[in-house]
Amino acid sequence: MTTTESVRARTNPSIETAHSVVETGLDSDALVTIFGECTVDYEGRAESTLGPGDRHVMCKPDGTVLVHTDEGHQPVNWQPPGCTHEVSVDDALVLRSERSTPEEELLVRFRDVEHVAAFDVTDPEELSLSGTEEDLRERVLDDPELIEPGFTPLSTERETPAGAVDIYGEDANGRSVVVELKRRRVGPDAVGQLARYVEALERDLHDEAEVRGILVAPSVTDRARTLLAERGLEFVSLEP
Amino acid sequence: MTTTESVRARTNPSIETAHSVVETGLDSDALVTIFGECTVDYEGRAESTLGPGDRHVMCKPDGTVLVHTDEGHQPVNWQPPGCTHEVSVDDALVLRSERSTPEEELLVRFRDVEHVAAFDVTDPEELSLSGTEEDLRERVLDDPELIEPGFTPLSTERETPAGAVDIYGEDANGRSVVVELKRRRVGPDAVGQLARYVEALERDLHDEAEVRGILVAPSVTDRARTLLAERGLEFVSLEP
DNA sequence: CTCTGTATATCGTGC
DNA sequence: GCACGATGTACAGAG
Repeated sequence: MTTTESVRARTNPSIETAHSVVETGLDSDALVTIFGECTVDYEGRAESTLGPGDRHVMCKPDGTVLVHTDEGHQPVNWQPPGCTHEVSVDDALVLRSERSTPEEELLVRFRDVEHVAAFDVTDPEELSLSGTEEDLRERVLDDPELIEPGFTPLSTERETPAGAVDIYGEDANGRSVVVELKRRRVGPDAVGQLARYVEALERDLHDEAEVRGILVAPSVTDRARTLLAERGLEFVSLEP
Repeated sequence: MTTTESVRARTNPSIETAHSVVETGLDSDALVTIFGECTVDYEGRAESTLGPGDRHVMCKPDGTVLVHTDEGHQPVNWQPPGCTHEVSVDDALVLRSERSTPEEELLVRFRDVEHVAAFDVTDPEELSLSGTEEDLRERVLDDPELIEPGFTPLSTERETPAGAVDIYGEDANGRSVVVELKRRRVGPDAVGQLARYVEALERDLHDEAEVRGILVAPSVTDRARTLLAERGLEFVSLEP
């Protein structure tokens, strides 16, 4: 195995060998993984400590660090993209990752490294995702009758003092309509959002007629339905 | 290397060898990683496809799958805990992960496996985290004067028709107070949340005097400050 | 299961 | 940089 290979890996390496693989990997913008017994300390937006245990640590060339245990989607500790890594050896293999704004530091100490690897990554592809809120918006703009007969979209992302409205338009009677789209079942927060937009737009337009607010989502919770009714807002069921 | 080792790894394995390591690993509740050129297809709450490229795939014994590229904190594709994995070979190494409620499927096809590993994980430790909203609440309960002189907490998680209030109490004049805590700078959503609680509690109490609503956070955005003023709500600055 | 709210949320976009 | 909203958000707690 040479450094020109796209993968450099060692099982049960010495701390020094592990250090070499990690350092070389970080320098060459490889994706580096370390598995072994470690402790983890974090200080920044919050603070945390994690006692000794086996974890899988991934360092990405963009400065991301992820510490994974055997459970859960979420890493037990991490550092976001843009951090600077630093690896050193004392009685353990030490990985330190820092950033500023906000000031944050992650410190991983490996007593024992069971596996280390550096991967050269070539990934030219972008994820193609559908079924998002934007897809839902395009569908409504293609066929405004999905909202109600006579509905006419006038603009998307219309700016109000309360933020940008998903779809702004008019109904069959020429009344202003604010449409808020959600790709999944919504709770009270979405009602609050729609209410803010309607309120802001009524002020903005100095309109005599009230502005209608329509929440478009697959479904709503009971509490959200009550809030909609209280505020005179409407609901249209639409799957993404 | 034998199966009693805590790590089983192969660099540039054949598809068949990779299949063996992955299958054995999944069967023995190991944490399994695969690195190589693959495509990824997802169908469930949304749909996605990802063309060929080098990615790092992790399968956890709890049924989690994570597909990572060389960038970002977030996996490009994933499957949450509780999924069932299935690995097979045709012209590629195929990993399929499924779950129900909601019905979701992830399919990863490796044309070429550059590295595969199975790790036995022993992790007895729990993360100790501080600086959360709960810590902030305990600090306020220990020293209610942090809110204002004369404030007396009466209960936490008090239930209202709009949900549970962080801290419910009385001010020096015996007026009811709703406190909403946030560990970081807040925007309009938090104001809406507090407003809902205040409104619900006023109804609940049939109180003649208005209920005060106090947002406690390190800081607020301009828009949130405006909304607070419009609704007659208050703000107290407090770091977590 | 659903509902609700928190998160070291992350991420993208616009200003 | 900050602000704001979407996310296949994940996750925990309560009902």
